[in-house]
Amino acid sequence: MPELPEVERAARKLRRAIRHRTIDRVRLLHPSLQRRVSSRVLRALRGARVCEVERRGKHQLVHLEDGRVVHVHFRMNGDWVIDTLSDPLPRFARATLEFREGTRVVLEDSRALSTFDVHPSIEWLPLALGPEPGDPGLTAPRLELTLSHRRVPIKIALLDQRVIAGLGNIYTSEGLWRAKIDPRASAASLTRPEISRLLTAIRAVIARATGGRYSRLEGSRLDVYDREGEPCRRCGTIIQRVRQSGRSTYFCPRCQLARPVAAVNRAPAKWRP
DNA sequence: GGTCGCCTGGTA
DNA sequence: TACCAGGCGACC
Repeated sequence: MPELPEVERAARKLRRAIRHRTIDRVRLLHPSLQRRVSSRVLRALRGARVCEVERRGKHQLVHLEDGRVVHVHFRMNGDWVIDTLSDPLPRFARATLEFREGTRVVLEDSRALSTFDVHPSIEWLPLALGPEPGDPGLTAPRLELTLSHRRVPIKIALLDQRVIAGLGNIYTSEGLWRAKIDPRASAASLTRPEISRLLTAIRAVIARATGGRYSRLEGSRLDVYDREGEPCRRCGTIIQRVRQSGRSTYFCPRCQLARPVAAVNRAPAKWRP
């Protein structure tokens, strides 16, 4: 469940469960996770106390009092299940963190694409994230500057966590629909008014998100994502799906007005302004 | 810049 | 049985 609102909700759940608690044991249950952390490093977590749980973009950081950091990224499907040692493990349990007080935190992830790492200190993980949608420092002029040298389609630029941290495939489609911008337009081609609209739209989309797991129920709250073949909620035109960098983008071909396409799909420019 | 691989499950 | 999937890093 991997975009910003979902990760924020998960991080809060984790924080409530483990802040100021002492780790008793951490187990990695899937080979892809076991490959990432040695059993020695894992064992050394025993007795460490959690001082804070922090979210940065879609990353979750568990800060330990001695400075070590447990870094978790859910990728496509991860979520936390908070239970106790006596509960049966969830079907897709990939890791467990057991605490002295009896609480157990389970990393549940059917696709097993989540990552789990332990770092000696926060300096060890340069995450290279841009501002988050809610960051007051993220203004239209600043976003314009960031996008001005990017020739990729705007949809692809928005997925780049260095541009805006926390956006994923669903909310980029939603934001572009709301701002009436063609997802195929070159990022650098967007005008200032378009960028202003886009920023407002992204903030609205994020604010509306519940942080709940993607489902039919959640899907019914979305305006374009996964609505190929259905009528646009603004103009009734049939929503289209295109592939961009191997991922589905949904948009309304009428109200997301066609704009000059990204440079990669266009004849080479003859001059540079 | 785009595509592939990681993994496994749900759905048409 | 095929295809699709909310991410991202490695690779061409």
